[in-house]
Amino acid sequence: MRADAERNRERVLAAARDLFAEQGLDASTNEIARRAGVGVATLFRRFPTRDDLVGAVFADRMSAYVTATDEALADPDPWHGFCGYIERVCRMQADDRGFADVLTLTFPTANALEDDRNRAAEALGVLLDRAKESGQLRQDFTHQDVPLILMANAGVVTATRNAAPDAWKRLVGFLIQAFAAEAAQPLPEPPTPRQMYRALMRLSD
Amino acid sequence: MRADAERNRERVLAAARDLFAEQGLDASTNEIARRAGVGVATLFRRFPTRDDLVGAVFADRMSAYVTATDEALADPDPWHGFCGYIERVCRMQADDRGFADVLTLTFPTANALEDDRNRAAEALGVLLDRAKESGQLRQDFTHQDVPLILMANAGVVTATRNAAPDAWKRLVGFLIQAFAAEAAQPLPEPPTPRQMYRALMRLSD
DNA sequence: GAGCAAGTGGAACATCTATTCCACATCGCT
DNA sequence: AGCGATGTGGAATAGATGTTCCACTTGCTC
Repeated sequence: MRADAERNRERVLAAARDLFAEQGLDASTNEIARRAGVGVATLFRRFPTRDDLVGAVFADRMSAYVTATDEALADPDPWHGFCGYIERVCRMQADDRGFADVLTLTFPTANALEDDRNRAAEALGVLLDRAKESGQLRQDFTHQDVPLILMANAGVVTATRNAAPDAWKRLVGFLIQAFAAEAAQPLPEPPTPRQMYRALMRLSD
Repeated sequence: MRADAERNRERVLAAARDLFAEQGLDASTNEIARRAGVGVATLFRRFPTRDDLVGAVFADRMSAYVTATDEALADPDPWHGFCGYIERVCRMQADDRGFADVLTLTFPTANALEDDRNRAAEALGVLLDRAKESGQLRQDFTHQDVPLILMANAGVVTATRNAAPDAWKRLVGFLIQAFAAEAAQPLPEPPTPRQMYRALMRLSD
């Protein structure tokens, strides 16, 4: 790849990163190209589809997301690790509107991100089991509750990011107290893994 | 108003109600007109701005929202009344995607709805005070937490309505357990009323 | 049943997208 | 320095959208 081409590629990525963070995943390609100081054609040759661009932009953030589970597992206190994980992931959504979209919407993201997502899911299982065994996380908490939290947090973050940027912390505060084993009362059934997968894909049934 | 005009007005309202419920507030006007079996001009003469249409469509649902606080107040058990209120309102969001938008977004709704919203806010204050006095609702629960719940629920409902239509019940289950006085641990500060107002208006600061 | 105000449909306009195309410019190897 | 592959910008296409316009139709009054 020619040096100038590589330079432009980076400029597009930087502009897309900024715009996705500000406006969410539906920032327009023309605007991204304009902000990057390149023509739209340049953008489209490097990233033939929107997914390619989204994938490239969020690749590092996605690996930070995966790393978050690892760091949570490194915490000697299972409950503290679990709470820290939830807070950290929700903060990532609050800090980047585009990333909030990526995390709650599988479909428009590049396949490259799928591997990361799956690895994170695996580590998460261990994190939850450990926190339950320690007796601090309620037994009926399931894997599917995590994307549920992310969807709820995304709703708050989307609505409040300008006017009340810390509002999400309050929601997360409430939720974490609800996840404590001592507070546990019977709950409605969680969605099935298949339902949650399809919800993330925005499919029916 | 001519009889046929009145008939068409009703048809537009019915079509808009259906489409808003299915697709949210951003259903297209052309599609609404098509579904109503009238020309777009007919729609625009009756409802010159989008707000007028939205206001007319959700007027009755909005009064049901106001009525919900009254019914909650009629419940002899303050805590049961409070929980019933939260569930009922979240269910209204789950049943009508457009209404979920209306409740968490002040701006695009007609001014006619503002009065209802304010009346509901007043009754809600009484409901919360009563539940706190009974010792069942945590003391640090504030007025602003209600729209926060609605925003979170809107996030879940939007993502899961097709694939896991009952997922919101699980979120609400968690939240209600967090609202119980006995579970109360210190929490981050709630947004201020002004912040929440501005968040609903999607303004900055 | 005649006349006209009121109402109508759909084409047209203005804007916004994502994406494609191509005449021209530039890079970097020789 | 020269030349071809590589890369470029921005105009153009194609498809949305909300909204306006206007020639035609209809309901209602007299």
